[in-house]
Amino acid sequence: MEKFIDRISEEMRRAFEAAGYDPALGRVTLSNRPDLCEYQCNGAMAAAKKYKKAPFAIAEEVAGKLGSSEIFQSVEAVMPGFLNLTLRESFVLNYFNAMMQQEKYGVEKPETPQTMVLDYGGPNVAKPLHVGHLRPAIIGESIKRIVRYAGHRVIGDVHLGDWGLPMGQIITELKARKPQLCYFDETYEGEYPEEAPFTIAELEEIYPFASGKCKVDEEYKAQALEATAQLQNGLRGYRALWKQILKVSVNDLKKNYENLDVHFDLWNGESDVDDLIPDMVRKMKEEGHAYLSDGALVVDIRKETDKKELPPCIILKSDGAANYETTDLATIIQRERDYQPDAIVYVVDKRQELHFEQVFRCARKTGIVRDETALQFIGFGTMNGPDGKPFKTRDGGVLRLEYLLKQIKDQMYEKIRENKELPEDEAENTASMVALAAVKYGDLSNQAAKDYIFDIERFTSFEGDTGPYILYTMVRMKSILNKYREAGGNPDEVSCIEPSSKVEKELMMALAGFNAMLEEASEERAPHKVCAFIYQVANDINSFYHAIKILTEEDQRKQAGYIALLKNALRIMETCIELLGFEAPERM
RNA sequence: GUGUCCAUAGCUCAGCUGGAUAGAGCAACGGCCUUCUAAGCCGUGGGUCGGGGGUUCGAAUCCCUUUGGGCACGCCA
Repeated sequence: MEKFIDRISEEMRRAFEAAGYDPALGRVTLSNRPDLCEYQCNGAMAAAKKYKKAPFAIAEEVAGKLGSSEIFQSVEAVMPGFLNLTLRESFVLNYFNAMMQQEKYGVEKPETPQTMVLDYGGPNVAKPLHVGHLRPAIIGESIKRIVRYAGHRVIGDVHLGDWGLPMGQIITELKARKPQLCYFDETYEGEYPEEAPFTIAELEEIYPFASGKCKVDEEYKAQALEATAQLQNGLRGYRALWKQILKVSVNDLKKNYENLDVHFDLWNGESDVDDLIPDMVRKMKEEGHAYLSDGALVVDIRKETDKKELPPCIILKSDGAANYETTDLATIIQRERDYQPDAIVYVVDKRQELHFEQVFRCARKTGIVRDETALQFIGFGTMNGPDGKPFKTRDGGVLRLEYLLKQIKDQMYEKIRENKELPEDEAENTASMVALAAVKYGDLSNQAAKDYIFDIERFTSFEGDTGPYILYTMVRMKSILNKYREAGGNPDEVSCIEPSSKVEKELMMALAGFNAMLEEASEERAPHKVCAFIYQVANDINSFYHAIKILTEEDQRKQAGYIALLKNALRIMETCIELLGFEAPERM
């Protein structure tokens, strides 16, 4: 359905045309002087030069063509040449009703739906999720939901770090600790046990231990490298053991992502593309792209237009092993093969931008990606603590994600208990929901690319522009709707009426911007636009809430209209928070 | 050093792709709970948009320059 602002602009364009000017000048925008008008058009000032006429005169002429408009209640030409616009209530109501009848509230199916592979998450096997994994999970998940809502196919891939030296290190350490395991018996020919020989807790202890030991013990490191090579060469016992590491680890990761309400379609990892590498490398050599430089096999990716000399993309290290670039390139091959996507989008720490620039260029140059496949890097900033430095625990370590979330949830729980008498399990559940909203909204309301300050105090105080504020607004709406039902009313059977107050009209106009907002958020991959929208709506609802007492309204028709507006606003809000990746409780 | 991103109220951030008096939230101050949840609402104070040039009728926004910061810069991911 046509966007609200476009329909208004359309009317204005006709007026410009009727007055003899370029219709393109009729673009209407939201007023930046809400005290003067609701919408504005600045086209007359842009026209002044072109038509060598005073802007005010042009504005007056155009205004004159709109005297009997069904859209504008008033069109006022104002010095130096603004057109100040106020809409007819009937127009606002009609648009709003039409929009609410549509399945996606006015969001249209795209003419050509695209397929997008979204690479986010990027956790490592055998390591717990820590605060550093929070941003990609939250941002990626929200982008996935937004772009999907806009009508595209999105395939979310967690892209595990499950290959390479860390795996060798774990195997080496396991061998040292439990040499009797059948995985280390080279003469063993039977089936390997189904049960893993370690728990996730052990695994999480073993990996940092082994990794630390490698740094100080040369011989140990040699063993780990050897084990890595044997694993990659397919040694049966090691492969079986690695699968156990993967299984235990992925189960735990799934549980943790589940708690964040983050869901991946694919649990692929670096290991999945291992067998694509030899062919890829051979081809790159044959086609003359790859050559040896300082012992490493590289592809030159410089361009004439570069301001800076870019280092080549290293395909194989001088010891012949694959690295990060190699697996990322092979992963592109895999994705092209399996999905022929229109875009592959990476939600990754922005410090990796150069790496991805190299990979993208290399992929283009060597032809492993089709020309029509877009490769996009969405870099997010660092999550800093209140001191502006990277977020750390008091003793300087990395904070596990579970602990962070637990801490916030506990504070939410206290707050809920202060406010409200709720059964124990409901209080627990609500605390989780509000905590998640606090964290996600806190992150998403900032632009992803910027660093941001993660201040637990601020997030848990939840006043103002926060997730809990949004939820609180929704809870109050639900409460009214419930009371209306208890009194025998049915919110599903009432419909909106022409707004008779400023608060109603503003709320409706804000909601009418939903489809335009969503399209923009999807195209720009910008969840913070959804946050800005929903915050505006929440503000309008709260103003409405205070200005109008709905349940005590005696005029039945009016009351029904209020209820309908509230119900519809709630539907939009629920859609929005779903796009952000959280939910609202019934009470809080 | 080179490249790149950033700089907006005391603090944390917006700013719809060039428009009127630059907006929110915290913090400060003043009002509003016998009426739908005060995690709320209404109001006050607080800014030469880092500095300097330029383009334009018009710049926080575009260009140049300068200062201060973050980050990245060949075999770690």
